[in-house]
Amino acid sequence: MEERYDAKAIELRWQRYWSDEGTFKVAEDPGRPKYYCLEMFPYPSGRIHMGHVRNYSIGDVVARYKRMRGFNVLHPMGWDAFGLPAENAAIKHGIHPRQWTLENIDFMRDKQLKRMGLSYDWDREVTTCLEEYYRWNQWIFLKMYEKGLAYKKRSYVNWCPSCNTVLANEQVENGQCWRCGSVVTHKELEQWFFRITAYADELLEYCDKLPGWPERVLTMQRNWIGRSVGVEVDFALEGTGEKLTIFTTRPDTLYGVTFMSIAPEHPLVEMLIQGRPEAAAVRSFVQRVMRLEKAVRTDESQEKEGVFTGAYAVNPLNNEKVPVWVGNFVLMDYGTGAIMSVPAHDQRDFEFAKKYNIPVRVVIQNGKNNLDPTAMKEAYVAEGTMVNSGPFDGTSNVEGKEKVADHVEKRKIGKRTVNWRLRDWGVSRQRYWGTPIPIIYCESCGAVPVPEQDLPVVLPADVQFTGKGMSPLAESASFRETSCPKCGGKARRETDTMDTFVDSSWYFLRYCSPKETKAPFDKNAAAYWMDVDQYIGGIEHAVLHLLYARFFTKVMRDLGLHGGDEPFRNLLTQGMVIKDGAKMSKSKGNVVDPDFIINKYGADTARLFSLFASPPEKDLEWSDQGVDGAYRFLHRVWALMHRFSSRVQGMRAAAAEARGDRLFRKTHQTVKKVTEDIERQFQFNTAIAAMMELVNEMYDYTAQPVPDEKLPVVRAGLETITLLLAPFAPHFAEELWRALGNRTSVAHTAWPAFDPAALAAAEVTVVVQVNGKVRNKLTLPIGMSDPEIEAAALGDAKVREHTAGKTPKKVIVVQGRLVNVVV
RNA sequence: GCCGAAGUGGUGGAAUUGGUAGACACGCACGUUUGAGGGGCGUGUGGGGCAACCCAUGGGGGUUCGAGUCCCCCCUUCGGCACCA
Repeated sequence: MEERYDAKAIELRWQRYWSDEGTFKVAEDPGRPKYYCLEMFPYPSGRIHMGHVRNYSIGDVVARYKRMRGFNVLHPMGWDAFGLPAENAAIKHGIHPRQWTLENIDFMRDKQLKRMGLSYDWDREVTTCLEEYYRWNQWIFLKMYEKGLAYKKRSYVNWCPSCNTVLANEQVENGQCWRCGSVVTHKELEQWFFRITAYADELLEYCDKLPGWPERVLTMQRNWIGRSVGVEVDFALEGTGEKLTIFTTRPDTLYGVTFMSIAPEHPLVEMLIQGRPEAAAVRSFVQRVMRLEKAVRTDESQEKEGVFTGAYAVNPLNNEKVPVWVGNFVLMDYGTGAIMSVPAHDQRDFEFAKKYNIPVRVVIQNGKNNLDPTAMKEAYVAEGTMVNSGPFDGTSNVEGKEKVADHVEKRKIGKRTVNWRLRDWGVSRQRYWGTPIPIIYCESCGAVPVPEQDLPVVLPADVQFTGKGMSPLAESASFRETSCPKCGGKARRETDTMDTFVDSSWYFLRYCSPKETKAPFDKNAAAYWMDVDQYIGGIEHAVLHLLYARFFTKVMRDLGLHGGDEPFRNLLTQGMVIKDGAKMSKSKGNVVDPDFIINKYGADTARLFSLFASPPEKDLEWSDQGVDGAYRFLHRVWALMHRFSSRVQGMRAAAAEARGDRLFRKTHQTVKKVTEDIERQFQFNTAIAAMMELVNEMYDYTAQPVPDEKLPVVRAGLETITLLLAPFAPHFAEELWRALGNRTSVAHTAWPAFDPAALAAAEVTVVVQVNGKVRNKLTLPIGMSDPEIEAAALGDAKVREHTAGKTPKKVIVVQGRLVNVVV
């Protein structure tokens, strides 16, 4: 063994060994328990960043640990390779997106990820921009089209003016594009959608069946899906044959309706105002509201405004005439685009009514029965008793909700219904670098799916990237012009591509059988490997990718492709890497380049630090000095091994006969602690701390010359620290394992077990308290009875001093911990 | 506003069921090795006090022999959702 720890040489050597030996290749093996460990695959931007280092270090510890515990571990890696940056690079540098992407992948794989020593089965690499992958996006699209789960509709969609494309609702954050931060506008376009709303119920229900997910992610998903239970009620529109259907969650306040509000886009607006004196004012109001950017319009601080249409609706419960207003706050795409307004019991309606002098009518009275519409300063939204509500007077409003709903259904003037906040997933993108949507438009047959045998619809290579006008696909005549698969007539291809989130919605299934050519994945392979036992990635995907992947898993189940309901059994959302109080970013200039750290210290140090500095789910504050600390620790272990390796080579490690030896005890305590910390929510930071304690103890133990008879204990300590370090600093551990005289890889060596009998010391420190304050510490032999311990405490000089002769009222003895004397 | 998470030394962070607050590491100080620097090794390190002791886990109450941990109120920070009828 070398005297000096040369990380670079060691790491390259072991990386080659693992690759040559196929150490991490896996295949289905029904005889062994499987474990599927997955980290979110990266976008091949060109370089990995510290967030990747952290993410993949965490995942690799899990994978290596489970492997040592005897699991058949699937640990794959791939590339989320479609997306805008490639296309932007093409515009800027004139390099084709495909070339740019594939070169980035080669660099990131060979020069970066492989240098981290991650235990991937690289034979399963999946790259989403290759035909062999995206053809299955198209295939799935067609299956979904057949089932009505993919459909095209004209609607208002989110438009990012800088990315020049449509965005899904999930991709708009605070009115801004999730990728570039531009303010999102809205546009009316005909676009393809996936009917995720068909799964709203199940997606919500299963939030309660994912105990391995962080609560905050589930909460975000529940919020996003947004289930709301209520009643739809039809109001007749006076003087027309038409009716206005509204949705409400408060049927108990139906008798308090004093006006109606409808969305500016509501299809009935024009009919309502036709020929009325109000028509011009309403039209100008509608136009003004609709011109606003979506972000501005939906900003809550936006003043609530409205205009009276001149028309009246009739409340079906009390036959009262109420005015119909157009309100700028009513959303066309939620509920029915029309609402009943009850100023007395809804704050927004209250403010609106005050502004426009609309009457307020109390229909829910508080306990004191003193609500007075003329004196009210705000709406009363709490529970109470129904009043002014005809036959329902005197009913509690909670009960009233159900009774009025029953009444409405019985009279057939409405029905109970559920509304969702979740909208269908808009998947059309007006960009080149994505999966072409496999649809052909024929002048006589309309939209025709590309026949399965014609897949894939391949992205043409001969296109221009100008950054101007339409997407390169739309401008490519050779791509666009085709013939109808049905009638053979002249036809054109759909030139939109799919949202890249489609690619990442099922890649975890592809890893199960990445070379499969007849289907997206092999059913049996998926049956063996799925679900993903542990998924690890950033919190930023809490609703985006993680919701889409759940949806796709259910769709694919219903297509009969596999049997699972949910893709990810356990989810770990790791925190961000922070430096100087902010997320690392180029614009802030606080980026630390992983290559620099790996070159200077080695991958094992980079891994160790990123695991030690904080628990995985919390943010990690980068510290250059902290990295030094991790490096120093590895040096200390190395030096210790170097000092003893020749003396302990080939020797058997100490076993039961060494019980009672303090280093042997610490060794076994450390095995216990590290194992428990990994098993208990991956607390790698405390696991590493425990290993450091063991090493400190070994230094202390070997400070004096070690006699030969103690060498087996030292050997046990060295062997243990090597095995415990193996998942964390794998190259380093392999090297130590060799130095101990082994010839096999440590990667498949069994994780150490601890000897329970070796854990206990002969003596314990017992804290002695008087009235709850620590006054002394006693070292007592283990196994004393309570009265014996009590006697020892009462006899203690310090205790006597503090009890000052008084008789103890009570003495509490906690075995192995403390004695509290109460006076 | 609603929902969620979190507030512990100079710093990152530890503290199974309520039972020695501050493990481990960084930083700092001193010592040692060295011609020096760097590095290594060792010792110390929450605050106050010569000490006995006292004070300390965002703040204030409470329960308990005993509270970072449990209960109530409040403050702050971060994240998500937010005109959803």
